[in-house]
Amino acid sequence: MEKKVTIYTLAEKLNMSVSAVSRAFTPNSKLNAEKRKIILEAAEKYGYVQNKMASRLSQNPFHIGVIMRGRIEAYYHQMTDGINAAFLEFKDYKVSYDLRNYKPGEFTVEKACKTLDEFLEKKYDAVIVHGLYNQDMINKVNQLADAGIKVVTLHNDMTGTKRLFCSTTNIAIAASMVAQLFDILLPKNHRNIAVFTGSMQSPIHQGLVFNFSNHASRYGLNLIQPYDTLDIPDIAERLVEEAFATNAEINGIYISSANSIPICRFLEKHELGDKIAVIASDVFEELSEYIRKGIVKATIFQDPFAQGYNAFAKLYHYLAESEPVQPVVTTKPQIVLESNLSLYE
Amino acid sequence: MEKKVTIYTLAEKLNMSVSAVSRAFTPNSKLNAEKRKIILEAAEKYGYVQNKMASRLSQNPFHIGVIMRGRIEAYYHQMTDGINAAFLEFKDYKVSYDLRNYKPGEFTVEKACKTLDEFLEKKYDAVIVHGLYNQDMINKVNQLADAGIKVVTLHNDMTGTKRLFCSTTNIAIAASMVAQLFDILLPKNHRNIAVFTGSMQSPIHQGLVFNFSNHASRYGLNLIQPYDTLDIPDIAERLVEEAFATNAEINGIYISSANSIPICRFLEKHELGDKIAVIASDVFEELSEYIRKGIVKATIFQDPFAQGYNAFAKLYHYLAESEPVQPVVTTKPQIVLESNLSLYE
DNA sequence: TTGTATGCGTTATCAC
DNA sequence: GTGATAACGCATACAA
Repeated sequence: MEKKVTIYTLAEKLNMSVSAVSRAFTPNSKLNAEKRKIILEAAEKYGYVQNKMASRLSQNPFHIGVIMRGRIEAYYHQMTDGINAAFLEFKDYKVSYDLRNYKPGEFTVEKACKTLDEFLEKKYDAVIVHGLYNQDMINKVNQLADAGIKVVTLHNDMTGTKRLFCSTTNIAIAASMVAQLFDILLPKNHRNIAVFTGSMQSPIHQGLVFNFSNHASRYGLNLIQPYDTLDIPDIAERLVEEAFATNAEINGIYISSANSIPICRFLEKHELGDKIAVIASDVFEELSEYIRKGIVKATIFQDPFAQGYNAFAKLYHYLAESEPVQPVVTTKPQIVLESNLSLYE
Repeated sequence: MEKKVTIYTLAEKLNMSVSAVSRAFTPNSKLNAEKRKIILEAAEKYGYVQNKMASRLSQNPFHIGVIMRGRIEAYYHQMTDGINAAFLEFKDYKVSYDLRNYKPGEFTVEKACKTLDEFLEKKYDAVIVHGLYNQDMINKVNQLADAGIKVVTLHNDMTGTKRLFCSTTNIAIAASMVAQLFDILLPKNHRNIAVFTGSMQSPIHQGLVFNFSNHASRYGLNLIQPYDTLDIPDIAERLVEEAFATNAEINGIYISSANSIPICRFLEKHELGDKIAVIASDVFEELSEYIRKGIVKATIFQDPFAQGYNAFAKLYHYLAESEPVQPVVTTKPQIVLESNLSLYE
């Protein structure tokens, strides 16, 4: 049972003080360069590695602000659950977080700005931002970033901001999976696909639709213009009627957001379940029914829980341990059929 | 910024010693029952929660022994990687582990017994066991369990042992997914499926084959007797030839183990790729080629990395924080097609 | 810049 | 059973 190598061990071996050794591992602390070099070499030699836990214990706490703009309930709740799960895992490590949740309808740009100003004033160390992507918000976010606050974007990235990283899903692969699934599900000569998206304002949906149309040609899928449901159920209901009124033949439907229920309802009502292959997005209670009924053949699970979890967890590790982060952290999109549905509920 | 509630806060409020408060949260420590009750109530009242990090820092270290019997390289390496990843995450928490790896061919029951005896003698706190499932091993494992050593089985459970829990994949769902995939891939009138399994000695493969045949009938799939490759490539090569020599028509092949390469090679050689739908198991380099060539239509990823990770991580939390564990911890089997293959490599 | 002393929140140890 | 005190491994305010 070899004795553990600590800063005391090194200090003794080198005839230096423990604080000198400690400082050697803190990049910005004042320490003679020569001395640091000697310590770092000795650390290598004796196999010393910093104990993150003990380190954290003696450091100052930090605070994370979270601002969420909810659109589809089923989706953003899972993200906040993920954030909370990560928090619970790190709560003993001197982290706290402050969640501000704007439910669908409650949101205004002014309110969001005010909240971010509050985070700024309270000198939070970092902020997680979800569902904001207009220019005013981008400016405000940059203001925080300039003040030294680390910003993480969740689900939708904010292009053009100085955010630290974005926690999202892999939309390129998700779109490619959908295309391949249609290839498997549909016969060669019946491949007209209608696409229903969430809000085309959202980079995620833009990307999903764009990538899907790219892959579609590879499999000989004909795309009907994308219908933008704006993530509002009523609009989806209206659009699906319009789609069937306008198009002579639809063989497949791809719904890139969680706003799929009105569409499923329409198909059930008109008994189109057998004739049309539907591929939806995400997993939630109401959708499960339609998967079990066979109206939805598959859905792409984008793991919103893990997206939330990753945002908080990677951020923590960055703050606490200066661990480098990829600019974009993604979850694996997963294919959910009736057979494996139970694992996702 | 409310001051943090610690054992000192409670001790002060209650006019007791910090030791008393600390002991109140350790079930087996000696403390007046009445006193404990008062402390627990006060903890509730003032919102005190134990700080796991500080707790761990002042506790004694513990040791975990790991014994791995390798069969298919691609598979068990990912499991040991997962174990190691978990270790790296907890290494600062006074855990150490001792890995004994038996490569394919190196393994004997005697050697394994000797290793386990060594673990016993060294009084390790827990042991993770993989790939052992004969009676001698079961007895030995029970011997450790009786000595108070917690045993975790990895991938294959050891039925009839007093193990703490088993970290594995969800074979019932995996089998059901395979059946549904064949349903999607094969026309109604061409559904003869040949099954190639790893070793039927292994509970995993027994379960996979059993569950698959259950679901098969639901989709009108005709099963040809399972071929047991014993996880040996040469045998797989021989059996696939035999299968095609014996059976008039084979439309699909399900390979329940990672021993799939000889079968793919046979199909490629005889240009059967277009005619036969192959569903394989796991993801590894050689298989990827056949997925890209279209010879393998799908593979079921059982996340051996996560299985290893879970074994170590859940065990850690059980040991360090007495966190309860499910008797069987499973990973989600995932469908891998060509379109999402890159995420699994 | 450097070293000393103290704190972080808890448990182990050892007297009582 | 109980309480004081020394760890645990590190960072840092403060003094030098």
